Parts: sequence; structure tokens; C-alpha cells
Amino acid sequence: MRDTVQKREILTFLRAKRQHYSAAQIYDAVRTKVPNLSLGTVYRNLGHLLEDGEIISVETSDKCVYYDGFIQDHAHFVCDGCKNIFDFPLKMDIASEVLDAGFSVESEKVVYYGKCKNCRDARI
Amino acid sequence: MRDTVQKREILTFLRAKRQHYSAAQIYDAVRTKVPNLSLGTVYRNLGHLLEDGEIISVETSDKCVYYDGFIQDHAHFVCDGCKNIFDFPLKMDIASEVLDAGFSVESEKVVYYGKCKNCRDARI
DNA sequence: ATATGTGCAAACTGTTTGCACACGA
DNA sequence: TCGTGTGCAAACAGTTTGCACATAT
Repeated sequence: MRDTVQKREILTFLRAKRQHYSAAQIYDAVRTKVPNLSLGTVYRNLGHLLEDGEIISVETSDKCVYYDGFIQDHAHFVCDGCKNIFDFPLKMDIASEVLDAGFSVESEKVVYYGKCKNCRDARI
Repeated sequence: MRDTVQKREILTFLRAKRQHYSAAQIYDAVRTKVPNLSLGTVYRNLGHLLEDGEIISVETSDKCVYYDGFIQDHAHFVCDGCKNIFDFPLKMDIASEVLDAGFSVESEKVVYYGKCKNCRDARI
């Protein structure tokens, strides 16, 4: 896997803040650094980075995938109100039945849905 | 919410087996009962059923959503090899930090990724 | 030098929607 | 009857891909 400006800037952007971005948001942001970046390139790089485990993805009920440069195990909370995604620690044991069944677990995703404090208080 | 043949057959189909189906698979299957069913109707009904909590959805890394008529809390295991989705018990405490933060959790989704026993043995 | 990445645009795929008609209550 | 659901087809949005060119190694 070759080292290109595009890939480097995408990864730098995703690592800069502990937030979660769609491909389109990444495209818009990174284009300020790499003006004629194309969306196809964003998708291709996100694919590579996912495969290499340099980023993770969050599938919400939303129609698009969100990407996360913070790759330590953690759970996500998706707010029904403001649609923000929050990180939370993950203290979870893989159900022993999975291992008993002879399955090998490579990764796990935990997503909570509900209302964050702000939206709950504001009744959004 | 009105009681229609289409809705009833979709729900019956999803409840018949403890499996997970895409909208297209549901469409194909239910069309044997309701010959001129349309895919739009399938999507509209899946939307209603989800809202009413009569079914749940599983977002895998796949591009389409899978629907599940078994709605007791449980985790899903998505096999990288055969792409099958398996059910497992969910024994998980919501991270206390979520509640401490004043967030209200309405639902949670836990998905494991890896290889099921067959695919692991067969090295698929 | 050469294989891999890029930009661009077109293609693809799952999903949504507007409309006229059908049907459940 | 009247409001909601349906079938159909077209529209949509996110994502993928083929191609010719560029670039990292």
C-alpha cells in the first residue's frame, strides 16, 4: 500500500478529533488540503484503511457509513435527536456461547440508541 | 395502522424462521403469497414494523439492511466467510458511563464479526 | 520501469417517493 | 366515505468502477 498525500490527509483528518464523519464530510474537509481530491479516492482510501485496521466504521440507522480514526475498542451512542455519535467505554465480555460454538471473533460493534442529555432535556 | 395482506404476510414470513432477510429476499419470498406485491410496499411496511417495534434491523458491513422478526434482545454474529447471521444471547450491561452522562438508552445493537465454526474449519 | 493510486464521469444498487387507483375501517 | 395502503415507475443518494493519466517505490 503506497503512501500518498490523499491517504495521509484522510487519516490525519480522521485522527485529529474524536468524531465520526461520513465519506462526504471527509471529502469536503480534506479538499481544503488536497484541492482536486475526488470522492472516489476518498472511498478507495477508506476501504484500504478499514482493511488495514487503521480506522473503524459505524453503521447507524442513517443511510451512510461513518468513519472513526480512534480505533481502541469502544462503544458508540447514536442520539436520535441531534444524530451525534458519542464514544463510550466498552466493557463487554463476548457471550461465552459464541466461543463455545467454535466461532472466532475478530471484532465487535456495540451501538446504543437513545437520547443524549441535551436532547432529552430539550425533548427534541 | 391498517391491517393489510401485504403487511401480515411480511410479518408472518419474518417470524416463521429465526433468520435474517434483506428487503429483496422478503420481496421474493412474500411474492409467492402476494403475487403482485411491489418492492416499495415491502420497504414501507418494513419501516412501519420497525417503528412499531415488531421487527428489528441488523446493519452489517454489507450494503443492505437485514430484518429480523425475532425481537427479544440478542446479539448477532456475522460470518465473514458465509455471510450468515447467527443469533446469540446478549448478556451485556449498558456501560454505566452512558447512564452517568444522563443519556437515555432506548435500544442497543451488538454485532460480532468473525468466522463461524464451519468457515473457520474450512478456511473460507 | 512498473505497479499502484488518482481524477473524472458514468454506472450501479439499495431505498425512497409521487401518483393514480384500491381497499380497510 | 374517506383516509391510508398499494403498485408502478421514476427519482435519489451513497457507493463503486472503468479508463487514461499521474506518481511512489
